[in-house]
Amino acid sequence: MTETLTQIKKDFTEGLSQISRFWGFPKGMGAIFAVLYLSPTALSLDEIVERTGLTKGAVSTEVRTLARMGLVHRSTKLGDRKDYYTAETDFYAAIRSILQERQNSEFDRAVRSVKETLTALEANWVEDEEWNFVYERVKALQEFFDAIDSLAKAVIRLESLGLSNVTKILSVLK
Amino acid sequence: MTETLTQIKKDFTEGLSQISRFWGFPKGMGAIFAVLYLSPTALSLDEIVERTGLTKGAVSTEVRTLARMGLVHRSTKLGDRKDYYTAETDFYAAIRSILQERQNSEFDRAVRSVKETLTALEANWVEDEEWNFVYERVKALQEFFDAIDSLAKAVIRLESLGLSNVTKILSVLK
DNA sequence: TTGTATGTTTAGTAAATACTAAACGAAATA
DNA sequence: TATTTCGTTTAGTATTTACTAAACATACAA
Repeated sequence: MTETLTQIKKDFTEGLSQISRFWGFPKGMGAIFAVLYLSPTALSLDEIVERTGLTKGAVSTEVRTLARMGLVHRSTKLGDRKDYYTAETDFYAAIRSILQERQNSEFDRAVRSVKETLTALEANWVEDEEWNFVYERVKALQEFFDAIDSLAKAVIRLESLGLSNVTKILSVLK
Repeated sequence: MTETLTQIKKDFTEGLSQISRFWGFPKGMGAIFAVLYLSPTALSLDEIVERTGLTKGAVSTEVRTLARMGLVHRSTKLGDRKDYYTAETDFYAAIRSILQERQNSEFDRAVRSVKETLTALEANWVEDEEWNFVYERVKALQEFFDAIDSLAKAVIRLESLGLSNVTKILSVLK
């Protein structure tokens, strides 16, 4: 039984939608990326609307956040008022861009609040068993977050080596 | 101005709730982990209820998923029918456990669907420009997912070295 | 100027999710 | 057996979030 290409594309789009949802993004975002990713040519907003079944409004806002994350690129053609969109194919670049974007995100604000807890504990120090306990715990968590952060940055910096090469290197370390 | 310890704890709990929410978990889960993490002693379900302000039902289900992820541990005391909970403090162990749990998750099902797209394309091969284009793209994405997966596994395997040491090693690689 | 083609914003709806309240079950104790 | 003490399940509610439909803004064209 022969599946048609459009059917295969549809399945793929469905898959990416799921993945998007899993990471806490709207599934529409996954779908938009998928149709761009599978298109040999840049697509206009209306073409995306047509292929995803979403409305203009939804595509307009979601494509913008995708662009901010560096996962799609907006371009124009001379003598054509439409915007055209293409998918980023260098995923490492995309990851780097997402991590940068992340700096100003809700997540980092929250992580900073852990740091603030720590300084609050230091500032109002009380020689007390529980106080000490809490301090140690908060500090450990803070260090963990820092470690993850530096690890991510280190991996990103090595992007030029290729992710799989980095993996190979790590594999022999032990 | 001196902040009281309970106030600091509250702020910390608030912070972890945000982080939890950011990663797509209920904010209650973050709160539960926080109160356990800051408690020198194991807490019963009702004590968690009291400190988080959630209901027994919510705590019951959420503490269970935390346990499944390896972020908290359930224990009992002899001659006491209550369950007691403590927070995992070895975050590397927790990450490993979460990644294992992930194997059966919705995420992996979705990632597998990319692989399936690939085999569908191979199975119904048509010598056609677009077909070829789509195939290359899907393949590239699949390889990227694989790379991320092996990298994660490699890092996890090195957990014994300590995360910050791994980071240091990566830093000199370039 | 008016009309047309585009993208954006907004106000409201639908759908998903976290959470509550309360019934239930099970196990120990009286 | 009845009662108490715990955890779980369930049915419903509230909240959040994604999305739609339509008004709006802008720029160009006639």
